[in-house]
Amino acid sequence: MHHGIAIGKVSEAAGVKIPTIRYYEQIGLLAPDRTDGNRRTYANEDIERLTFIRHSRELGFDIDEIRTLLSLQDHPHQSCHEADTIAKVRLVEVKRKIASLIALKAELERMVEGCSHGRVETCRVIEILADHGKCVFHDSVAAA
Amino acid sequence: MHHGIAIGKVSEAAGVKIPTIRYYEQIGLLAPDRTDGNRRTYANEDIERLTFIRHSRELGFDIDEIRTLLSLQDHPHQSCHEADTIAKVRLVEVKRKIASLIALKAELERMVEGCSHGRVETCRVIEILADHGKCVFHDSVAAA
DNA sequence: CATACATCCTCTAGCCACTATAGGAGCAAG
DNA sequence: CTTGCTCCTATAGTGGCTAGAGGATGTATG
Repeated sequence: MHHGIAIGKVSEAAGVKIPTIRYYEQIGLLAPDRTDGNRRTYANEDIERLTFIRHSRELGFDIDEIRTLLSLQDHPHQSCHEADTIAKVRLVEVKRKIASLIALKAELERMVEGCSHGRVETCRVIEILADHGKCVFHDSVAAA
Repeated sequence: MHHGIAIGKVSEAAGVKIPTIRYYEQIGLLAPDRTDGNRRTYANEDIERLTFIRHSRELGFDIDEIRTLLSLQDHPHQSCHEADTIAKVRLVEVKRKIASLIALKAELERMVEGCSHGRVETCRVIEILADHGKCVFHDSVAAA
């Protein structure tokens, strides 16, 4: 009876698309059983695992980081120092990215506001893209 | 004499790597001449063009958008309406991305601050990743 | 029991914007 | 003439999936 859960249900429950689940299996994040008819069957823990993965991806962790985080989760008696470090590194990246995007936003606003909606030859958008010196964004980000 | 500029010099001048320049040529953004010995030769306009491309990429425009922007630049008597629109769309994207990253930053800070630096079993980082309900980020971004 | 239809399987190729590697040719200086 | 640098082409790889072909399996109904 207890065949486990089919991939479609798991997909729905965890919010991860079917081909993505198969991809995660392929790269070794998951190892479901099979039925006699060669169909994948999952347990509830697999849904939790996939939710963990999805959540981590949403937070911007890459697959290698997730691999580490999963193996930490699998061995809960270890020190959580490594998980902490991974999160901290990610936090620094995110802060940098925010700073960069804010500069970028300013530049785009300058472009759009400066545009007089005339011809390309006098367009501030094109002008700023062409002339490096007129760009604020480049310097502020190159420095970061 | 006037052989034009070699790819290495162009690369340095425009701040675009050599294989990337060749890639841009392959996808039709650039069309250099060749010497007798089959080497690419560039003019100063090509350096400007590559700088334009690099700058646009730094601002997050994709290749298709850049293709459009370049063709606008090549025909300066057209209306700049399209360039304006492309920049505006990009600006909206950037604003959304900033909002999302700020939520993400808050979540990572909550994870890192909550971590008591003990065992994985009591680690707030792992806990939040595993338990969707404890996450602030997901809702705030799903709503956006 | 047959049939229709949904769901699943594997395998391969494609996406974006590059980047890396192999294996060779051109060219300028000593 | 040889050393060593720059350049050439062509192919494959990167990350994280996504799409499609072509076929097998499972289930609900007639």
